[in-house]
This record gives sequence, C-alpha cells and structure tokens, in this order.
Amino acid sequence: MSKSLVSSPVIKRLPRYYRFLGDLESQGIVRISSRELSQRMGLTASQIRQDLNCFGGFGQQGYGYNVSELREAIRDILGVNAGNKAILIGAGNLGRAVTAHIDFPKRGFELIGIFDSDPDKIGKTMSGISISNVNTLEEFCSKNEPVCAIFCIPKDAAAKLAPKLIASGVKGFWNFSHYDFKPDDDVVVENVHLADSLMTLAYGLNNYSEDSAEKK
Amino acid sequence: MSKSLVSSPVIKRLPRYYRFLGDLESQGIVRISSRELSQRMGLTASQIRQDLNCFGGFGQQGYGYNVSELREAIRDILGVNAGNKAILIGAGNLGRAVTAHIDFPKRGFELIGIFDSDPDKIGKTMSGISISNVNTLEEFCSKNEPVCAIFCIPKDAAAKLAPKLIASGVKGFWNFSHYDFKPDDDVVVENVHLADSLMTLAYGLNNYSEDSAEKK
DNA sequence: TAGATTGTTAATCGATTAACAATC
DNA sequence: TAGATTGTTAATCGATTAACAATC
Repeated sequence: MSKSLVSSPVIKRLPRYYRFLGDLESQGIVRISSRELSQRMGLTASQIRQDLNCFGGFGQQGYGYNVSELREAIRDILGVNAGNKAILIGAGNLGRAVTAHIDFPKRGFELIGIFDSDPDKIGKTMSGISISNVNTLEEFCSKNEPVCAIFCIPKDAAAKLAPKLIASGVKGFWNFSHYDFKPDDDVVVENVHLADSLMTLAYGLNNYSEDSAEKK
Repeated sequence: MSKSLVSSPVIKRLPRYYRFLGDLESQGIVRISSRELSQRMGLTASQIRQDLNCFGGFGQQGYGYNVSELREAIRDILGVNAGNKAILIGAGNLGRAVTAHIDFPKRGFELIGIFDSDPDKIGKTMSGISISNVNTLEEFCSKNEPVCAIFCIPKDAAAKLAPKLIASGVKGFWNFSHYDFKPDDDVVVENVHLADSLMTLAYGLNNYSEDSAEKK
C-alpha cells in the first residue's frame, strides 16, 4: 500500500462533512451544491470542492452532490465500517466516559478489551466488557491482534506500554495521555489533550475582544 | 482591547511548550537552547524562536532560554493563573470525567457550578459541587457571572442553551457537543469532538502504510 | 439550448523553514 | 575576545481561495 497523498487538514475535515451530510439526509435533503453546503458549514465552496476532489469526482456539473451518495462515499473513505479491533487501557473516570460515550461501531471500531492495573477494578465490567489485568495485555494482543489502543492512563504508564503495544502489532493510538509518540514510532496517533485544549481556551478568554472570536 | 495578533497555530502550541518546560524544570534543567528544545519536541528551532517572538524576546543570545523564566512567561501568556469562572452543563459520564479529570485551577479556571436536567442527578454532588437544575441557569449566571461554559450535553440541548448563555455574558465555550457555534456568535470556542477525532484515526488506520505515520 | 455547478488550474495567502546579522 | 545562540528578515512551502473552462 502506498503513502496517503491527502493532506492532514483535509482528512480532519472529513468527519465534519460526514456529520453535516448525515444531518442533511435526516432532514430529507437529496441534493446540495458546494455553495449551499459551504454556507451551512462556514467554509468556502472552493474548499469543499477541492477537499472532495482529493478522493474522486462525487458531484455532477449543473446539479451538485447527491447527499446520500456523498455521505456513503465519505463513510467508506473514513472506514467507518471497518470494525478495527481496539482495546482501552485505563478504567478510570476518563476511560469509563469514553467507553460509555462513544459508539465504537459507528466510528469504525470494535472495542474488544479493557485493561487496568487496579485490583479493585479488575474483574468488574464496563459497558459490558470485563476489565482485565494490564499484565495480561501482551498475551491478549498476540491472541486477539487489536490494531488500536486507547490510552486513558497517565503519561508514565503510557510511556511504558506504548513500545510493548507497538511490538505487539498495534498500529493506531487514541491518546488521551500526555505521552508523546516519536515520529519514528511509525504508528498513527490521534492526540486528545484535554488540558491543552482548556489552556488554549484560557488564552482566548484572556485575550478576548470584540473582533477576535472563534478561529479554529 | 485590540485584536489578538498571534495566529491560531502558534497559540495551540503554547500549552505543549508549557508542558515540556515544566518537565525540564522538574528535571532540574536551568537553561535550554531552541535547538535542544526543538529536538526534544520534534519541531524546528526556527519555529520555536518564531513562536516565542510573537510574545517577546525571552532568550539571550549565546545562552538560550532560562527554563523557569520562559515557563512562567508562557504561563502568564496563557492566563493559567486567571481563575476564569466556569460552569459545566451535563452531569453524565462525560461531564463527570471532565470534572474529575481536569485540574481547573491549574488550567486557568475555577469551576463554580454544575447543571443538569435529570431529576435523579439534581441535588447530588460531583467533585464536591452540587448539581443544580438547568432551569436555574440564567439566574445563576446573572448572579455569579461565569465567563466560560463547558458543554457536556447533546447537540440539541447545546443549541438551546448557547444563545441564552451568550446573552448572559458567557464569552467562552469548551464544547464537547456537536453543536456548531456560528462565527457571528462572537465567542471563543474550543471544540473537543471526540467522535471526529476517532474517525480521523480510523482513516489513518485504514490508509496505514510504512511511511505514512503520525502527522498532526 | 441555457443555466447551473462541478472539476481543475492559477493566484493568493499564510505558515514554516532557512539564513544571518546582532549580541550576549 | 571567540563561540554560541538569539531575534528577525528573506525564501520556501503548503493550504486556501479565486477563476473559469468543461459539462451535466
């Protein structure tokens, strides 16, 4: 398989397109032009056409885009039906919230295991999945071959587990910890740094002025 | 107060600088050059110097940067000591995790209220704060004047509450919902779209190859 | 056919990187 | 002073926007 040629800003916009198209579909809207979609989403029509054309010509001149068709196309590009096997590590508050809050099958994943080191938690269940001892992790991985790990653990624990998981064949990380993956780790990482996000908001508030509102 | 002149990519890197400098400080490291910091963080030295110079000259030629001084400077730029009054809306799994997981004072905020609409939750406490009925929200705001609201509620509830909160003087939102703020809302918004982040990861996994690893 | 809207190329804008003179 | 490293300007790179010919 060859390198993905599509730039990161484009890819990060895909889930939002997917969401808007889902809304349009459930409103019964059949077709939409890049211009109208751009107005609803707060983008330029140019950008939408450029983004979509990274993956193919989904529209029709003079008509626009068929909402359902485009949505399905983006769904398949994202791989929302792929059912990637994932494990979650850390059954604390954050792990519990992620487990309860995220509809994994809808987002392209299947949650097949939860791990923790706390004896009080091991053996209990979370969203129907039994919590396993983290020292059985490698055994579990060689048997079940998850491709994705979700880090809801502190930085130090993440630092210890990351190399082991990578060696076990884990290719992607949804990283809520402050551990920094190295570029040569050769894995796909999505960082969710909540504290960083909140501090960015603090900056925005402390430098708030009439004309400096939202800018992603 | 005039418009912030610093670009969004720069601002989003500040919390990460802050974190790394904190680590360096706790390791007892007193000075650091942009070059060494760049190697540790996986950035270019140029970028670090450019970023910092948006806010002032914190370094010294031939020496580099004093770790503690620089960290304190960034802390003040971010406003981590500002104690912005914040309220959290939605005491479900996500709200509970955020409340338990985030050290608000350390990130520039003071959590002064939690709201929900569920009678089973109202009156109970979360991290020492009593959960109030969401129908008392406006009254609470006019009395206590929070500047920030944290949305841990579904899209529809967010859509209903956002205008009210903005009218009440709330200037910033930490938005975990799928509600989209409009540019003319004239507020500061930090979106944390967990489902979007996870789908981006799905894309990365489904298009994984040897050479296409992490790219923020 | 005429009108609308795409796909795509060209122009612009902004962010990152490189270079180097200033200076500690 | 000589060496190191910043602050800052200039060059490059990439992403966004504008324009328009192709075409449904």
